[in-house]
Amino acid sequence: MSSLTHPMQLILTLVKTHNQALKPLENTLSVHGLSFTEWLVLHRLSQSSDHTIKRVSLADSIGVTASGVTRLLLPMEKVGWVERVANARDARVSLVRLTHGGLEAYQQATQSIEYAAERVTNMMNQQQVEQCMGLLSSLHLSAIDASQLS
Amino acid sequence: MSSLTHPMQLILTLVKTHNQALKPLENTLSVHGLSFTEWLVLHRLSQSSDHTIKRVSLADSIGVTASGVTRLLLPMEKVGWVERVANARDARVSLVRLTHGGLEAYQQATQSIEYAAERVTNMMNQQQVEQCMGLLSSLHLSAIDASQLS
DNA sequence: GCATAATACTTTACTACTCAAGTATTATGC
DNA sequence: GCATAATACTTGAGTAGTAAAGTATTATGC
Repeated sequence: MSSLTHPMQLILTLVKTHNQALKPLENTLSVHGLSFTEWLVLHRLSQSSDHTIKRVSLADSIGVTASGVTRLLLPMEKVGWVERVANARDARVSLVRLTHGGLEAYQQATQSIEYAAERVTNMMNQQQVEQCMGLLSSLHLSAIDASQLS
Repeated sequence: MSSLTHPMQLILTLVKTHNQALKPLENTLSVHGLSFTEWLVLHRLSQSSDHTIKRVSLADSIGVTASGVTRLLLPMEKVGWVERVANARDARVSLVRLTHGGLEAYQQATQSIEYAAERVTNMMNQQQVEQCMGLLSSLHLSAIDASQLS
């Protein structure tokens, strides 16, 4: 019926699962006035030393472009979750720092999203969750590898 | 360091893998003048009886809204890959049919995307691919379940 | 030290959607 | 059979990004 190769079937499953799994998490975050990408920003900042990071590094680690970060941070600065910090050594770079308010928003949103993530994985036991993570990681590495060839 | 729950770590891995894995496939398809979503349309049509399907069913099966389908099909009709077919019994519905040209485009693009998918999974053996698919499917089912609660 | 290149952004124009409202048609209850 | 609701779309307005070009600053080769 399908007649697609197994790797291609895996991709289709990956895409469908991604879309389905993300929806409830985004709904949960929207209560906190946060998009998933914004939560990623707060998460990344929360684990940086000094809660501060270069904008390009942030872009890289959350998987958006530099211009994406510019647009993403604008409203977050206005709300006061993050602030702009200049770099004395290099006037080109401007750092982003998580504010106290931003950390609090992150901690509250994280409680909600983790609970939602638990509901979304309710049919899996912990071993399956870890196994799935491992398999996805090796797929992830292959993908990086493959994209460098083309 | 991360201090996130395992389910949440799985979600992060899922998102990252999804984005990384899709890029090479989209690059491959772009050679054929096709986006990934458009390939999904052709794929879905190719496995429908008579190569024909209702627009809402199509929307559902590829994971976009009805209005998304309208916008998606417009250029595909112009290029001649699909055509609009009226339904005699119900004037509300308009069906989409894969044309001969559309089928040819699909078959060629599928050869490329399947090859790309193989490269993207080159670090996994067939057993791992199938296992990963199975785990993602159970995650998928949980997600549907969870979204119905909220 | 000075031209050229590279880096770190920002801005402009675009794409690919979404949601909500609008239109047309068919189904349902009484 | 006629009002009300439901269904199947389409359209208008908005969102979340991208890619390419622009600006400012720093690094590199000679």
